[in-house]
Amino acid sequence: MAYSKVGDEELLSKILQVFRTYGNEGATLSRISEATGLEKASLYHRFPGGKRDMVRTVVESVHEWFGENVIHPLDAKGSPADRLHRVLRNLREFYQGGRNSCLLDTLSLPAVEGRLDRALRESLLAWLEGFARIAKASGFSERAARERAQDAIVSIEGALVLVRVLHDTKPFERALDRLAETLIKMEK
Amino acid sequence: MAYSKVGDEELLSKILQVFRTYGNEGATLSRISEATGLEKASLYHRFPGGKRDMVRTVVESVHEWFGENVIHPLDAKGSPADRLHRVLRNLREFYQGGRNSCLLDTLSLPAVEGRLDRALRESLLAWLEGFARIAKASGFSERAARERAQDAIVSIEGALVLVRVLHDTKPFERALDRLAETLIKMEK
DNA sequence: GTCTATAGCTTGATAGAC
DNA sequence: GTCTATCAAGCTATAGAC
Repeated sequence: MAYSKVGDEELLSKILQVFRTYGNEGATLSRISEATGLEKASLYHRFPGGKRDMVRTVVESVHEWFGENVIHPLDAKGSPADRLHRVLRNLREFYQGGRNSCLLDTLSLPAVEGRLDRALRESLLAWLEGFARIAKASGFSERAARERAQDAIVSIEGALVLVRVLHDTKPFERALDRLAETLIKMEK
Repeated sequence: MAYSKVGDEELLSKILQVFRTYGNEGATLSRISEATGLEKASLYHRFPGGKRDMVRTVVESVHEWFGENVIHPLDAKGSPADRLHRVLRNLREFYQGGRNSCLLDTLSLPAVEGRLDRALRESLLAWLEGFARIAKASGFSERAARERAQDAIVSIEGALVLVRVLHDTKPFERALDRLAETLIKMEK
């Protein structure tokens, strides 16, 4: 194989793409090697802990991305509706209009060895809390806001499954289009 | 290993359980052998086509189960609300209150070799059409009925993902509790 | 910091005894 | 119709050259 170099950020992004596409078991080192252009031994130099190290780093990096591009903007300045719309743009990009699966889905099957469980759960809880805060800020009660946050994420995760099975991104577009209705209290 | 026999139905049900729990890549012959009590060679006697044969049979059998316990009851006698409630009971049992994942989710990652794709898509389309028919029967327009059918299945699939990550079946219970609202047009 | 080469294990699959 | 024993291929992981 030709000698190749790749920056940390680009490397991680390509590995993420393999995990979100194939899931944990399907993300073999061969596929990761092919996607990144690095031989297996080079991957072990970058991630001394091997595959567990890679998946752990990927989950952490997505958690950080969500913090910066979803959770934090939800609490920024502007009307709740404006803040949510900025976040919807980021989510659409992150999931590539529905063509990318969610790690919460593809990495949550129990075959996974390391205690990835806890990290996924914490990421999801942070997302639920972020959505609940903006729903509450728009006028919903504490309880209603929590329910609507759950409904919102359920609709995203479910839509991603339908997109994968149907090979049609419309369910994801529809889910995002309806999120404002779910999370922002409207005037009557 | 001790000599063991197992009926066709029980065998298939145990194999289904492995696939829905671990997904296609995670459902190894070792796990299937352990779950069924049959050695690998015996599994090949029952399923000459090997793992592909097993997963194909599992998907077909679930498709049939859905026909009998979901699609058909939706078109039976009684008010739309009554018909839907019978189906909700069956879905709750099938997904074990949310503890079981859905094959549409766990088998739809692209790592799968055989053309399982088409079968999953057809199953999902039949489900969508069934839900759309009962929504229409309860008074929704053709277009609204199709949208609501999609929302209903999205909420089930999404809730199953949340249950798996949170280790808490409440999202699934909530999703089922809200299905009647989604699919049955209420008096105002 | 990348590569080639390979070790050791698990996978899906098969041969043949009972 | 089940079992034990085994195979080749693919897996994660490592040694060592450059």
